[in-house]
Amino acid sequence: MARTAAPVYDPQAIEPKWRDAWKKAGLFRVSEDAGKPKFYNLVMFPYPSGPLHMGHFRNYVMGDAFARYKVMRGFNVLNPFGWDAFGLPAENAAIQSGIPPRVSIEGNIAISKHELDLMGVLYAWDREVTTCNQDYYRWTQWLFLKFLEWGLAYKQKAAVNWCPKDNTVLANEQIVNGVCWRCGTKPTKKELEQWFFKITAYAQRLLDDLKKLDRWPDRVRVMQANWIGRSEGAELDFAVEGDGSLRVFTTRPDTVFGATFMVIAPEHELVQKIVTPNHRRNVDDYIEKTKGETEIERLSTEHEKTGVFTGAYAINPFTDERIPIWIADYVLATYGTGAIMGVPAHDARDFEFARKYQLPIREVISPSLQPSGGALDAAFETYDGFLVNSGPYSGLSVKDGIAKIIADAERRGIGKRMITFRLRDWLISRQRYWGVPIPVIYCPDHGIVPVPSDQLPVRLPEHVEFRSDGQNPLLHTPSFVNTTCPKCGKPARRETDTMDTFVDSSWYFLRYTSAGYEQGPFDKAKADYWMPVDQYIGGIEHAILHLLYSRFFMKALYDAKMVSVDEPFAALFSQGMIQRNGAVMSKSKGNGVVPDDIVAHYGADTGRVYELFLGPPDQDAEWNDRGVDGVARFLHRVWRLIIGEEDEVIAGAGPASVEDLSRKRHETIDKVTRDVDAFHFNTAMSALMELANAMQDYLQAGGQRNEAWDSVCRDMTRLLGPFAPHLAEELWQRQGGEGLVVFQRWPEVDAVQLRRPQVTVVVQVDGRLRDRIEMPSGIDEADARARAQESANVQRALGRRAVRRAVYVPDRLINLVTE
RNA sequence: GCGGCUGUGGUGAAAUUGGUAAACACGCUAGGUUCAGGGCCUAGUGGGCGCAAGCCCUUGAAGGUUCAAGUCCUUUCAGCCGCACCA
Repeated sequence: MARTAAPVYDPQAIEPKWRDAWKKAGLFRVSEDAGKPKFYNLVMFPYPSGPLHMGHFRNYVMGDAFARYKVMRGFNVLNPFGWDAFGLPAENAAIQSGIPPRVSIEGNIAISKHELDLMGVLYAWDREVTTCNQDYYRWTQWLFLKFLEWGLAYKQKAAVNWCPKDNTVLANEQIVNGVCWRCGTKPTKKELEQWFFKITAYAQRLLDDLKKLDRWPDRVRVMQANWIGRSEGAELDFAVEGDGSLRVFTTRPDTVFGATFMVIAPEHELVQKIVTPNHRRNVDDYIEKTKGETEIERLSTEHEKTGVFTGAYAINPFTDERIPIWIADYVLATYGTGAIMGVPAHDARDFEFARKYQLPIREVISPSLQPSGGALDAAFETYDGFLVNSGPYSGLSVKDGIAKIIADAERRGIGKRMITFRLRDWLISRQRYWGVPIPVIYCPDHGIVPVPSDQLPVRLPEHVEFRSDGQNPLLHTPSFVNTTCPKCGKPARRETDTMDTFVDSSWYFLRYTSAGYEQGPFDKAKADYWMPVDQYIGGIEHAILHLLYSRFFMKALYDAKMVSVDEPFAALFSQGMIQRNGAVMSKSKGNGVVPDDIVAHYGADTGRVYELFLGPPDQDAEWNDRGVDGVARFLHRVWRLIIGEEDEVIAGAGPASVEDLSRKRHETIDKVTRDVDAFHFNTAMSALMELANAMQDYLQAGGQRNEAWDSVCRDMTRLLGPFAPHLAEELWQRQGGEGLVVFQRWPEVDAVQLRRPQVTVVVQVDGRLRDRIEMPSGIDEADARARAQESANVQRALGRRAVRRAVYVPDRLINLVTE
């Protein structure tokens, strides 16, 4: 159709022009004092590892579309971007190729910026943050010193996870499926002096406040709750025969009468004290053996439980029985007290252990008030039961037994109620070069001395020698290591460890609110205006790591009154990944689609709309090259509908109704608005396609390009604004619109035009569809029923049966029930 | 083992939150187009029966609640993800 002299849609010809126009107009250049409601829109900043592909862009396109939408909705939108630029990949590249990290990082940033620009993805570039720049990491160091001052940073010798390939320690959160999150190597254990952040001090609040995050995906909240891992129970003291006592943690103090042995971790400090001379050899051999095991071997559920008797005995404080103390590697030194009471009848692990070593199994919880008697063939672990064989406590329910035994232990001074968390403190030291230097100095006289904050930043030397053995080059850079003590001026040594890059990303969203601020990490007034982030968008892989650390930072800063809200991200959206040929799109797999190709073949807008259309944004989706063609056809059709001049009328296409078209327009506005608010971009794109189809039907039925038509075209153009922004601008200009589309008001739904004069009412007989009848909207039940019963189809279905009652859903459905 | 999510056409998926299952798009079939093309237009496209009007079946499986179930409940199967000897 549209055989006209009108120009064809040529994306490559129009797109660059509009990108310049947005920059010139200062899109996303914002300040705090605008008389509009604020909206902080944020996508997770990337590690600049190289060219971006369309898999990455799903995130950025959604963020850009949402930011543009919020601008059109009248918000003062902060939409910043930056680079998480410290970290191992750049350092490893330097070791291999000799290119200094800063050089490769800056090159990658330039490429990425070019690609973002090409796709029409625009940010508040005047607020750009790069974590490896001194004006940023200076404040990361400053915050470290604050944490030190607040008692939230400390140094301690600990058995830590060591990645032999990356030559550095790892936080617990960075062991994923038992291997290094970055390189997949099995970590080993090392005893090292390391810096920690005391995230455990916030365990309860980090757990409680998950409830406040009602606009976060449930799965992320559940993952964080599991990671924090709160257990309620008690600590109980068991006297050690001869001397001292052994403290255990248990969630089931009600089972204490069934404790027939004790188990302590091989690393437990009491082991050497209690072991008897004739068992020492066995115990030492066992400890030696478990040291050689990797963490994964030891923590595997399939790992058969082993242990040895220490020769020592404890006294069960409730039964006064003498019970043997064992060591076994299924008890972890780092959880609870590193010791347990073995209750084989009511704990599957203890049951397995007792069977193997022929330790007594005594039933103390029964489903009824009587012991079930006989030998148990598995541990009875539920909380649904009663205490038996438990002296004065027999007959109590589990719940009452727990309360009473804790109360008695507290009264006797041999125990107390206790809550334990699985969460461990955050290990932040890294024995690597390309990171923020930890700003402390070791003085022979004064020990650990923080670098005074007016001497920040501690500069990371940028000309260092990379070593093939993977050792931190800072160790071999005398100009960095050798310094003087800030307290006494005597020669001293600088800390050569750098910080985990997750420290950098734990506060970058605050820096955006006042990038370039020189009196502190951020300007409190500006942070107060912008925070919290109203919409955060990023990958699910950060469900625990980055999102937990950032929450911890925000709470620490809140307690120090540096910020006024204690949660950083009010709403979170975790987008799914894009796959192609059955694998996640990536450079290394060679299945990436690069934006340059998409832009050259189809234009940026087609790539953008396709990424929004291809599936539910929170689920993984398969990239389909043919699907892109479908979206390209849609955008070309929109162009022809709005710019074309002659229209082919199809005979028999029915009457053209401008009222129907206008109603479809308002239905579309309504649908797109609700969908975008809910992040249902895929169905929003479908709705726009439906409107285009309706516009085409109208013209083919002989509809005129009159005033009403033009109005629909203008609304269609504005609705396309956030998603296909270049096309929308061009169409807007060609329709004689003033200014830029992105600064137009988002179309409003007209409730009057939305109303249909006629509705299609579904008629059912006994719940089965029998007819569809056009009725005037608002028809009452009696009339609707009368009309339904006139239908020949309905009469045939009814036969001789009488209608006993009808269920009427106004304007939608009537069900005639015969029985 | 514990926790969470997902099962709908040949494919990606939709379904106003209990009210027309399969919108929108890909693919396919047929036709048209002064149609070079992967362009554009029209019609068709879950399965079965029927010349037709129409009828029956269909949302992993089996039950249940309801006038009405993809949606709620119970059981079950499959796949994915998180945690995993956490006492």
